[in-house]
Amino acid sequence: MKAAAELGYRVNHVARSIRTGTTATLGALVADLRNPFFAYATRGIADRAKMSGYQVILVNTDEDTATERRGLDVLLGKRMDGLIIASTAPKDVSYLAAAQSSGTPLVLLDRKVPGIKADSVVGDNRAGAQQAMDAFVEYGHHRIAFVTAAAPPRRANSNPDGMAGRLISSAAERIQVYRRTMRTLGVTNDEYLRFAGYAEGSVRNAMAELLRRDDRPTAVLASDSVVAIEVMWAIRDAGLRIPDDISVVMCDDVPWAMATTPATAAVAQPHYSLGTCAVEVLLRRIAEPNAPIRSVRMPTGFHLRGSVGPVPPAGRRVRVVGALDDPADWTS
Amino acid sequence: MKAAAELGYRVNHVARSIRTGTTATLGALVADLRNPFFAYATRGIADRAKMSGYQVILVNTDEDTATERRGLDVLLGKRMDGLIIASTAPKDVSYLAAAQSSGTPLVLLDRKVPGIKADSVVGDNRAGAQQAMDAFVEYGHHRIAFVTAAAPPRRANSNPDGMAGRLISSAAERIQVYRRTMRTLGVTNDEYLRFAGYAEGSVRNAMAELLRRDDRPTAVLASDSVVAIEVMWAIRDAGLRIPDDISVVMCDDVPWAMATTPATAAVAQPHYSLGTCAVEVLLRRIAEPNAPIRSVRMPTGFHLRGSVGPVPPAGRRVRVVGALDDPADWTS
DNA sequence: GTGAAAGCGCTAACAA
DNA sequence: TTGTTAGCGCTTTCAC
Repeated sequence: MKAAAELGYRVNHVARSIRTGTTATLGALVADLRNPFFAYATRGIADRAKMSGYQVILVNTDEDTATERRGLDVLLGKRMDGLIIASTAPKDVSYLAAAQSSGTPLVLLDRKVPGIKADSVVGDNRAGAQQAMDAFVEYGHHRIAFVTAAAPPRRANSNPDGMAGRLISSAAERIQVYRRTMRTLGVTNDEYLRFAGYAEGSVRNAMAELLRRDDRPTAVLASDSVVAIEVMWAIRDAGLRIPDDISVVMCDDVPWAMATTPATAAVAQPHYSLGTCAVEVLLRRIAEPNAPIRSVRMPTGFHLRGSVGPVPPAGRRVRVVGALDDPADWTS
Repeated sequence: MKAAAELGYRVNHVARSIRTGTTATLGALVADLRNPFFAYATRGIADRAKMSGYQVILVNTDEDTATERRGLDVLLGKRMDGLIIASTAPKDVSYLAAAQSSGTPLVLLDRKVPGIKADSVVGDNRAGAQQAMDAFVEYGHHRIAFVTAAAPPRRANSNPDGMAGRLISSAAERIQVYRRTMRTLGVTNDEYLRFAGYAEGSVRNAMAELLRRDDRPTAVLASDSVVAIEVMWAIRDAGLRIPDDISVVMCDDVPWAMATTPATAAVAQPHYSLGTCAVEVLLRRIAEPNAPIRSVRMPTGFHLRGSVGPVPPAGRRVRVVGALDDPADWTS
């Protein structure tokens, strides 16, 4: 024993794993760690996992189904004890079903996948989006834009409400609420709804285009904090002011919301707790593989802040201010 | 073969690992994924690792030496092929040395550790901080504050320039530049230098205190983007405006810098590339364990934006504006 | 070329 | 209680 310590012996956990069939490691597949939502969720996953003696292998999927599929494959090969997936909206979900039937427990995070019967932990996106829309309506807004980085769903036109196409479930829920509210305001043609896609600058361009319209929106809901950055950038570039010219709310409350002047209103998702909860559900599933499926929907909040104001008086035109802030500066 | 495919056979990578002695997995120890700097660096690590067939296990240390030590232990037990560490500034570095002598290659990220001979990949913090300070000076600022979340180093007073105490190297370099520049401006007593610590709200309190002074700073350099948020929050709470009342630069350029009005000037560190480069250095070390030690210092940039302006006219007093933005709102 | 066998470091079952 | 042994799934070696 003492000799072992002197020799710097250290149990080989790999060898233990092969014997016990358990690796004490969980796999986490998320879209992009650079999005604070996933950074916080992943932090929650890692913290809760560590608390129970597990480590976490991280895979970024970049909203790409093929990458997700390959990542899943690798993690199954490495014999993770369980998997947490914020899945893209795959056309063919068979690989998820295959992963499940391979015996590795799997929890869906933030996004449910139609056709996959698995535990899931998501935020209450409908309630959150509704609160944001309600706030806009209370302040008298009618021309409300919704901007998301998601790609437009197939069959969007033929199926205006149920966005069953290939939209991620959390995005679909927000859009559903947005459309329903807009309909009560008499806007039925999605003229302020933008699916910008993930290409660089596409959100900013979409927003800039909206702001050039004569009947430009007086309020905008950004589908996440990354989208909000480009939205607000476009607003500044257009020489408009928040909230005097346009009100802003983003889905997902992040620290920098308090760094802006005025502070930026946000729908608060429990991003961190989503992660910790997903691990708890996963651990329970590992312990009891045959327990009934659990679908957790965590409550969201809404923080009304200075970026939401009353509708500006009609007829106000765009001011162009001298801007030091050259877009070309923003690389790295 | 065909039967294997039908049975859903999948190579057991754990078993392979025990035989080959290689896990195709790297360990990454970083302070906190919620800090965009580490989120981007980790994303870089994961991307570059995947490119060469490696996965990444992530450990958050929260700037705590004991946590870092334990995390390192676990990762060594799991037989990582290599380790990337953004180390805290430990008093006793023996566990890092022990890890090295255990034969697992180790690369230091962002922070060198005195007494540890290992490959390292860091940003040129001196040059970056110098550019920020130069910009302030060009705009005529004299009362320049530096705010960091780091805890004050031991022997700070007795050793004003060489911050060898327990300061993280990247922080020490920035402070060194700050002090040197302040000395050229005739300020030698650190009256605008604040080590706020990591407690919640401590940065904001420190900044608020600075702003209450009669000779309050006309410019402030934030040591990272997380600190900058609290700094700007305090500025807004004090009813001051950027850059009319006070100029702001943060170390680390993050996307939300473009969401503020005006846009926030920043020292751009190659956070993502720091991660990819660390992996490359690590892979090379794995391939050639006895190659000479490599110390990579990556160039930084400086983006001058609207948050930097000329010194405000003397005698201007604090305006208190009504603030919807209740700090109590900011939880989650 | 194809096939059998040894062994990586550990744990669990069994024997003393 | 303490000590011995078989075997997890793979790769590598060695024999055929």
